[in-house]
Amino acid sequence: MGENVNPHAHFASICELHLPDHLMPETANLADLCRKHGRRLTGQRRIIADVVSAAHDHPDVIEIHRRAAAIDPGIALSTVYRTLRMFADIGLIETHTFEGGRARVEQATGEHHDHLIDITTGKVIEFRSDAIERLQTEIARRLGYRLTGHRLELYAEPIPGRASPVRRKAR
Amino acid sequence: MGENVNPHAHFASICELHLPDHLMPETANLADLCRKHGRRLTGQRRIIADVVSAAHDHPDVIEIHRRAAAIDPGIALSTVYRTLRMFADIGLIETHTFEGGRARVEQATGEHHDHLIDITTGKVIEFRSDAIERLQTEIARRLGYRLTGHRLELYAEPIPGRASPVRRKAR
DNA sequence: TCGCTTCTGCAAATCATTTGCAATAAGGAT
DNA sequence: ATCCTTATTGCAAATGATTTGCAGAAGCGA
Ligand SMILES: [Mn+2]
Ligand SMILES: [Mn+2]
Ligand SMILES: [Zn+2]
Ligand SMILES: [Zn+2]
Repeated sequence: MGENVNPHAHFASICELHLPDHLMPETANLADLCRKHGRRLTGQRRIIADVVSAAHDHPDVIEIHRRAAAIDPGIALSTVYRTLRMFADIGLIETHTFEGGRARVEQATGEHHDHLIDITTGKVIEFRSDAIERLQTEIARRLGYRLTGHRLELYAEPIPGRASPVRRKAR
Repeated sequence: MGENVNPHAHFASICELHLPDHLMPETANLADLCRKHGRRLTGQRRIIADVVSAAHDHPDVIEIHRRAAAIDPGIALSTVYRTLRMFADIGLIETHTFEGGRARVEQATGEHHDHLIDITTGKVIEFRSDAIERLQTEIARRLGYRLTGHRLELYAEPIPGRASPVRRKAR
């Protein structure tokens, strides 16, 4: 981890994390990718793309609309929905439906990870455990299946005493 | 499969399964439990309870309504919703929201387990892996949290050649 | 059986998300 | 820079799942 000024620094740095710094901020302009996929780069799409790229807190659709509207008050919620769905369709973003509520979004990084949701604050913490990933594939196999996807969400509360959960920096 | 008449036979028998037969069919009358919780045992509740107890396929609310209506055509969908929510509130059943679609229900057994969803048929297969359970607790701990709950769903397709997935019987 | 509540059926209300449509704006071609 | 075709947008209405208000119906302890 080091002098991690990386916007993805919140990505759980323990738990067998395998995201080399130079690979992490897959900041490949969402807007450009959008164009690259033959879609028109409209003003609202550019804004929504920027909002999503800048977000590192898994905002939900309403929140994204709020942030986008702060830049262009004219943007319609339906446009946000349509744009996000389009981004998801071409694989630029991922959407999650944690317990209850609206779908939450994050820019796709290519690197798979799962989430831990702090039930006291709603904060989402990312992590990756190859051990668990392997285990899931193995379980499916034993059941006679080939794993094609999965959903793993941990709901937890901070351990008191433990100064703000692990977000330890440098070393 | 085989002389396995146990309604829970579909519960993955491999994967470190820890559900001794004599403990499995937690067939403690849902209806009775309902009464025990101070609620009135109405005709429709009795029927819904029976439908849920008899189901071993994680039916969704509409399906439960369909089965209940087959017994008493007068049962309203809203009653099914209200009753299921009530059952869930007092811990008699568990509801899951697998990818897309309505909530699916199952009678609570006290024994925790996770699910593998056959993406080709929608069939739900139950399993339990203590290794994964442990790993989840450990990951949360390392992140500074105490695990209070989790959601683990495996989406997979049958491995061709492998005669109908593992549902192998006795020994 | 009586009476007090708790329930139920029905319709309307919510909530999140999608969609029809006319007006508007990309962006490749003049 | 101007056209022109066609994708995209804003708005309102539509969906789909689940909840809720309400008046009448039904539990159940006395
Ligand atoms: Mn994430
Ligand atoms: Mn189950
Ligand atoms: Zn994972
Ligand atoms: Zn589990």
